[in-house]
Amino acid sequence: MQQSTPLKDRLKSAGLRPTRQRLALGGLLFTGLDRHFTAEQLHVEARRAGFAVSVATVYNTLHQFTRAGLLREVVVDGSKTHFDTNTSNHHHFLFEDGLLVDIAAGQMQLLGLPEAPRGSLVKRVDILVRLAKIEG
Amino acid sequence: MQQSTPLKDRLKSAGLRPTRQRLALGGLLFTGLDRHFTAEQLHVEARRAGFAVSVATVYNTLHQFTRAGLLREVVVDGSKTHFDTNTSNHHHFLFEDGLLVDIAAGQMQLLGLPEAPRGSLVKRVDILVRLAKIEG
DNA sequence: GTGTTTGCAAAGTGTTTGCAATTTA
DNA sequence: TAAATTGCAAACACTTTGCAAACAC
Repeated sequence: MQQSTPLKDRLKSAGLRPTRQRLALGGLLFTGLDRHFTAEQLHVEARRAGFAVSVATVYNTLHQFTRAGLLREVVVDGSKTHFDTNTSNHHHFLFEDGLLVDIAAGQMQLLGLPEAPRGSLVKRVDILVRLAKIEG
Repeated sequence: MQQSTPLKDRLKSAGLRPTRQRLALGGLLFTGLDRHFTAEQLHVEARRAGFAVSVATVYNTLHQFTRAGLLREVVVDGSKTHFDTNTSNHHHFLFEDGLLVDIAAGQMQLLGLPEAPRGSLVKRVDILVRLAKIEG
C-alpha cells in the first residue's frame, strides 16, 4: 500500500469531501503500512489520538472508503466486520485470537477452479487459512 | 453425506439426548441431501412442518450439532450464520443472492500455501468464490 | 427422581438510520 | 447559502442468556 497522493486529494477524487473526520481517520489508516481492524478498534484509536468522532461516523466513513476502493472488507466470522487497508488481490491467515495476516496472492496458485455457472462470473476468490495453536 | 445410522443413535453417540426437538430438526436436516441454511430458515421450516420449536432451541441445537460434527458453519458475510450439512472438506460458490453451492475439494488444488507460522498449524482452508451476475 | 433440555422474554452485540445541528465549498 | 456531513440516540437484526417448567432416562 502506498499513498503518493496526499489524502486530501485521494478523498476528493473519490468524491468525498476532505472533512476533519475523514482526514483524521484516513490519517490513522493510510500510513503506508497495511492494517486489519474493526470499526470499534478504529473508533477507540481515534479517540485516543484525540479525534472526537462518533461511532456512526466511523461506520459511515469506513463504508465510504470501501466504496471508494481505499479499503476492503474481510469476512472472518459472523460477528464484527474486519477491514483491510490492503486492497490488492491477496488472502489471509486467521489466528485463533482473531489476528489476520496477509498472504500474497502471487504466492499461491489455485488449480481446477470450476468455471463460473452460466450467467455469472467470478468476482473474487477469498482464501482464508484458519490456524490453530499447537497444543503443548 | 449419509446417515446409515438412525438419527436417534447418532445423537446418542454424540452425547445428545434424542429429544423431540432434536429429532425433528435433525429429521429435516439429515435427509441424505446436502443443505445450506440459516437458523431462521430452519425455524420457519420446522414450524411449517408442524414442529413447535423455539428460536432459542433452534440456535442451541444447531450449535450442539456443529460441536458434534454433524454440521459445519460457513462464513459468508457479517450478518446471518450459515450452516452446511456437508461436513466434509469442500469449498463454496457464493451467488449474489446468497445462494451457496458446494465445490468439491478434490476438484481444486492449492499450490504454494505458505506453511503455518511457528506454533500454529493449519486447521482448515476455506475458499469462497464470490460470483456476480453477468450484466446484460 | 435427577439432571438435562426447552422456551419465553429479556438482554446483548454490532451496525444502521432519522434528523437537527454543523460544516464545507 | 446550498448541499454534504456529522452525531446523537433510537431502532435494528441476529444471537445469546437466565431461569422456571417440562422432559428423558
